[in-house]
Amino acid sequence: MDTKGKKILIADDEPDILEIIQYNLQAEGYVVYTAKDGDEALQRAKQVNPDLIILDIMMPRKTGTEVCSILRTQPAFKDTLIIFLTALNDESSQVRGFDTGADDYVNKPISPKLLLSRVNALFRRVGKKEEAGSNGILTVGNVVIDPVKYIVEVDNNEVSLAKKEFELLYLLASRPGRVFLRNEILNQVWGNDVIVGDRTIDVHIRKIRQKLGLDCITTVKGVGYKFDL
Amino acid sequence: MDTKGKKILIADDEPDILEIIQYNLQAEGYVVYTAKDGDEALQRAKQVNPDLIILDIMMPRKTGTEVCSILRTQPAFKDTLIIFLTALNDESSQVRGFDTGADDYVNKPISPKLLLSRVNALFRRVGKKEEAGSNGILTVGNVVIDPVKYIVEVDNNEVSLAKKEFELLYLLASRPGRVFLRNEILNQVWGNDVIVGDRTIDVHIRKIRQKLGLDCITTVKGVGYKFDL
DNA sequence: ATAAAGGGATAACGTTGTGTTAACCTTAAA
DNA sequence: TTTAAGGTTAACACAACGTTATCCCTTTAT
Repeated sequence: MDTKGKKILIADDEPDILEIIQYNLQAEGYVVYTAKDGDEALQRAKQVNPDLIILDIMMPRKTGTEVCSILRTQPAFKDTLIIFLTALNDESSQVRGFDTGADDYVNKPISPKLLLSRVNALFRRVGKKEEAGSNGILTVGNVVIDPVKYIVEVDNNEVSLAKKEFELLYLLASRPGRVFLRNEILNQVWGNDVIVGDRTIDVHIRKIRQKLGLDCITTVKGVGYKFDL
Repeated sequence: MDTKGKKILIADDEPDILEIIQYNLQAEGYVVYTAKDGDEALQRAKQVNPDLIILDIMMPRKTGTEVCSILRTQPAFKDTLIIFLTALNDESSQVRGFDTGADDYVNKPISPKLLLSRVNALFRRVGKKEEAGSNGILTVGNVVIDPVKYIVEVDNNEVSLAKKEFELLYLLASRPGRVFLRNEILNQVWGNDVIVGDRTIDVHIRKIRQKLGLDCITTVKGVGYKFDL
């Protein structure tokens, strides 16, 4: 299955639990966000619009049940998967959890492996929608370049590039490690017939380096540039 | 929710359990079929093509796990909901259950009420998926677009759009995040042959932004527009 | 038929940000 | 050290987009 890139928000007031779950979900390829209380969970949910939210129930500043109720009233989160993960294992709590609109209810303690199974099962059931097939998305390390959405992400932070900058970056990133000659770049990005000055490429390269905030483009003096981490 | 008429097949070798579960599911409006061993479960599944199958694992003449595996290899049952209901509550059994393709794994003993909650939760999750497919209603964040009623809702407030505005918005929202080139927009909304001025799209975009009162349409200079929250 | 209302396109002008260049500075190789 | 190649910066021109008012046309009610 293509679990890559699905966003999961975990809310729990115990840092240890947050860390353990986060580690295991990330190892599986999920992108994980955390919150340490109810209010923060709501806030982060609106920020990142996760595909799945794992909620503790006994949390400060709004219980998981309250968070779930609030989210379910909002159209944006009507279809968001929600799992309760809690020490409350009595029947009435569980039934109430499902009545609130949860998709699963898991008792603590639970092994990370088992939680993963349940998470995967949920995504398997729901997740036929956005299969990444032959779209032109490039993923190099922590950099994601999506030419369809015209978006560049670095460590899950969206970076806004101008047209030429984007095209230039996309060209370089399409073959990481390979050196592109200045002439190649001119032909591919500007076109065979367009004539621009010597410094034009440099300036664009600089802006990309600056905006991405990484040294991902290496200069090969006298030859050209290459994308490399 | 429309639980009525959904078909559930229960397979268990203990007649008492069959009876109790059957009673409770029927009380909720489900149509229930039963099987007392693995082979019978397979046979009845093919007969009635149930929406959900509840499988015991320790059964004569094929275990629940075997039944699940066999069903999942057949296209007809690829999307059939399957719940394991078993006394085997060790971790490895549960993980194996999910690996086999189950949608939930429930330990015996369980109260009928709680089982019902889980069954309902599963149908609720799957039901939405089928709903969304048939009619052309788009739901992106807190924006709901209904092409049948010709209505746009933002935070549950109805917004009235003109025809062209609506078609333009619907096109963009049909693939949130994706950038549509100006030419694509012209072809889709205006038609291949119609020729309109340069500023026409902009003006409609502006009206949409103004009426919706949100910044949900992003301009990608030199490229096009995209719907994004 | 006629008036009223609103949709849709366009022109004219305002605004923004991109792309490019020039001028100067830094670095690395011979 | 020398020097060629690239880095950096700011400034500018212009293309692309935003905004507004206006006109024409279709629709709807009287």
